[in-house]
Amino acid sequence: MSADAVSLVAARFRVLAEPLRLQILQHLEDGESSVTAVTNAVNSTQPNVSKHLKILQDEGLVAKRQEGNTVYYKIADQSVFELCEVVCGSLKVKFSERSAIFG
Amino acid sequence: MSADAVSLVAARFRVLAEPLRLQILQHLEDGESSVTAVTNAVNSTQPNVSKHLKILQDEGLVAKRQEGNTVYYKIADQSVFELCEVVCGSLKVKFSERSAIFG
DNA sequence: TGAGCATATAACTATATCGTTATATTATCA
DNA sequence: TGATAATATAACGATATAGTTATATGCTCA
Repeated sequence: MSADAVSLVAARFRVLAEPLRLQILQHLEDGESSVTAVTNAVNSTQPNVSKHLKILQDEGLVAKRQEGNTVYYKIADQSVFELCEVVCGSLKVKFSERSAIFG
Repeated sequence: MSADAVSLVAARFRVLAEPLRLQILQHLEDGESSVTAVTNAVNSTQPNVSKHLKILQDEGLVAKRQEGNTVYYKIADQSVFELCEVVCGSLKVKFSERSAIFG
């Protein structure tokens, strides 16, 4: 993998490295949602959620659609959930190994 | 996924969100390597590489073994490469879509 | 034991980004 | 058209972390 590719991969991981963004993605997994609905679901503020949604959109992970004056966001890249599953599996092993150290 | 789980998953992504750490992992994919060898391979400084190796080890992604006064690190969790492949596939789609916008 | 090498750690600067507050933008509806 | 609602953006303070320089630690060998 070239240095440029490595940087882009790292950038993708960075976008996923924020708990609030993962929560937003998790909420959108249930289907399309307005900014207000996302804001309530993740218990944050509207400007903060808007900013994170923009970051997710720039990365191609979500897409938006406007209807009247409300904007609906949805998942645009299912690979996110595949990544989370792989990480969860790895963490499960990691912690069970460390737990085993203490018997 | 609980809020605690989300935080731990985000933390894993954060560890992978650094180009230099990805380069280090990529180098170690070829096999065990001393700190000096890693330092040369990724073209950084020894203290910087040591710090990143510690972060990777704390996350359970690499493991170390000491022999004399040199320390050898190796991959301890192959899931890293699976993650990179998924991301690469996703980025390939993302950029080819955006490229297609301009015909 | 003492010199020299490999690695780790400490202290510091610079930069990035999270969350907040205030405000701008855009659409609806009375 | 004017008020209100939904979303986006700007500016700011606070925190985290990457990289550097200097130094400490620990091992080997003469």
